[in-house]
Amino acid sequence: MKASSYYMPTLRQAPAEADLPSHRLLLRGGFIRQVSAGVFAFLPLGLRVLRKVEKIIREEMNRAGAIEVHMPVLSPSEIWEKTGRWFDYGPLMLRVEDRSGRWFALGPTHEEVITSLLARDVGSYKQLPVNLYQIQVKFRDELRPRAGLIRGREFFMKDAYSFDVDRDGLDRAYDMMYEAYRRIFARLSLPTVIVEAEGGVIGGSDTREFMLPSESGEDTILICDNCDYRTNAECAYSRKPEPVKERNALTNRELVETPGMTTIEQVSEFLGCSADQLVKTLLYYADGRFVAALVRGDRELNELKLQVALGAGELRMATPEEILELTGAPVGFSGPVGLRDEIYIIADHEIAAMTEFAVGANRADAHLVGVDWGKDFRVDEWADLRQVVHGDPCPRCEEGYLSMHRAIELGHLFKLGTKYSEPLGAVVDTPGGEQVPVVMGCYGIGVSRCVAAIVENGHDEDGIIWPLAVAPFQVVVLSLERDEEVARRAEELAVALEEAGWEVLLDDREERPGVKFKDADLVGFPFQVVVGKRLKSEGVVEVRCRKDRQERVVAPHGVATALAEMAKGT
RNA sequence: CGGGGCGUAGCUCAGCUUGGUCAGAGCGCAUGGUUUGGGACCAUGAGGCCGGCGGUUCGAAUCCGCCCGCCCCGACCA
Repeated sequence: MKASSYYMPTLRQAPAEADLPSHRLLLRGGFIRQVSAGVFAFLPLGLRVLRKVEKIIREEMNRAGAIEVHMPVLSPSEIWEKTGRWFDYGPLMLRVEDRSGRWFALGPTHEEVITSLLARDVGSYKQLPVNLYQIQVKFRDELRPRAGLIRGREFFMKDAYSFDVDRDGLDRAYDMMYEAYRRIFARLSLPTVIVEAEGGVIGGSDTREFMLPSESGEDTILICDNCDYRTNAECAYSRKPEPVKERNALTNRELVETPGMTTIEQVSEFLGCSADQLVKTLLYYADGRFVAALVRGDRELNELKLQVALGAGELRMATPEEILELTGAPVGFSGPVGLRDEIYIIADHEIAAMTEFAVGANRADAHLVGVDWGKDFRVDEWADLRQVVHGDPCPRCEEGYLSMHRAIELGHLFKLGTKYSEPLGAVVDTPGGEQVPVVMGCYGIGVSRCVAAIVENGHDEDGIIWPLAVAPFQVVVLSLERDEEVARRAEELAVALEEAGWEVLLDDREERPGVKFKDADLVGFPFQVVVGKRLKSEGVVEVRCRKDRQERVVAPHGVATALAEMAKGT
C-alpha cells in the first residue's frame, strides 16, 4: 500500500476534546474521528486495527467451539417486555419508533434476541450444548460517554451466549470461555488481571472480569500481595474483625449539641475524636421498606454489597423528605437509637468491634455519644457492607494486604442460569422427557475498547506502539530520497516484503524525511524500514523496531530476514 | 441529572473585561521558488453568518436571555 494514495490524515496537535493518551493518539494518528459525544468513525487505519482485534477474537472463539451469528441492531420492544428490561434498562437504552408506532430497541446487548431465536428452534437436549456469538455494534446511551473509545454510546462488542441443559454443561462452557479469553488477551498483548466481580442480585457465582490495570480505567480492582485474591472493588470482601469481648455495663449515653454539623469531619472534629469512633447511619428504600445501613464513620458504604445482603431488587437512598419523616431530623443527624421498629437495621460487621461510639441523635443539630449496639439499639442483621480500600488486610489469606488499582474492564464472563430462558420460553426436553429451561451463560468483550486499551498500554511520547498482531501495517517503508533510482528500489523492497508476507505501507509521500519519521512513530508501525541516501552510498537500509528503538543496518535483500528475526524478539 | 469549563479558519488558540480599523495569529492547505535523515524557509493566496435564535444599541464576536453542541468532575457518603 502506498501512503501517497492512502487515507491517513494525521494531526500535529490533538483536538482539544481529547484527554487520555488513547483518545489523543488515535485521533492524531488518523485512526478515528469523533462524530458526536461517544460516537466515533473508524478511519482506514483504525478499521484495520479493529478488524485484527476482531480476527483474533473470532479465531479463539471458534477454537473454543463457539459459532458465529449476526443479530440485528433493531429488536422489537415485545421481547424486552417479556424479561422486564424494556422498563429496567431505563434511559440507558436507545429506542426508535417505526412509522406505524412500534417501538424498537437499538440493542444494548442481545440476551433477549438470541434467547428468543433459540426458543423457537431448539426443543431437545440433543440440540445442546451450543454457544453462539457475534461481533457487532452496541448502543448504550451512557450517563456520560468519555475517554474516546473507552466509553462510547456506540461501540463494538463481542457477545457470546452459551446454552446448556444443566448446570454442569454451563460450567464447562464457562471454562471454555475463560480459557479462550486468556488466549485472546495474551494475543492482544494485554496483561489483563482476572478479578472476581458482582453480577448483581441475580448474578450468582462465578462472575469474572478481565481487567487491564490502567490509570485511564473507570473501574477499581484490589489485588492481594500474598494470595490469589483479585477482585473488583465493587464486591470486595472485608475481613471480619474480632468483636469486643469486654463491654462497659454502664450506660453513659449523652446528648451533645452539634449545631449545623452534618458531616463526619465536622462532628469528629467537634467531638475531638477520630472518624472511626463514629457510626454513620444511611437510610435506604429497598423493595418497599426502609432500611438503616450502619458503617463506621471513616468508611464508605458499598451499595452493591448492601443490595446483595438485603437481596433487594430495587435500592435507593431515602430522600431528604423521607429522612425527615422517618427520623424527625434533617439529613445529617440520622442515628440508630430510637428508630422506628419498622426500619430494618443492618450494620457492617466492623461495628461489632466498636464500643461507646457517636451517632446522629435523630434530632436536628444533635448527636449521641457513648452509644453501644445491643444496649442502645438493636441490630437486625450483620453484614459486610463497607467499601474495601487500599491497604486493607486480605479477607482470604492471613498475611496479605490489598492494593488498589484503576483498571479498564475488557471482558466479562457471566453465568446467567435461567434468567432469560424462563421468561422467553427457551425450554428443552431432557432425556427423561422432562421440560427444563436452558441454562445460559454470557460472555462479552469490548472490542473497540480493546483497541483503546492496547494504546493505553503501549505508547510513548512519540506515539503509539502497536503489538505486531494488531498493527494497522506491520512495516512502514520510509522512502526518503527524491532520487528516482532510490525511490524505485524502495518500492521494490516494499513489494518484496509484501510478497514475503508482511503488511507494508510504503511512505512515498512528497514530504520531508522528518515528517515521515514523525508520522511513522505517531501511527506506531512496529517496524520502520528506512530507505535513504545510505542505499546509494553504502548499499544498505535501516530496519528499526518501534518498541525498543533497536536498529539493524542491512542490504535490501536482507530486510525480510532481519524483520523475521526482530519480530521473534518482540 | 447536578457542578464547572468551552464553542472564533481543517487543527491549536488570541480578541470579549472596557461594544465602533476587530475578522486575527501559528500550524495545516494551494501556487511559485529555495530546501531535503527527525514535523524546513521565503513569497503569494484561498479559507470564517465569531455554535443557533432572539433582545439591548446608531452599531454586537464582544452586553443580556433562551436553545444547541462539546469537554471535565460528580451523581447517594449524611
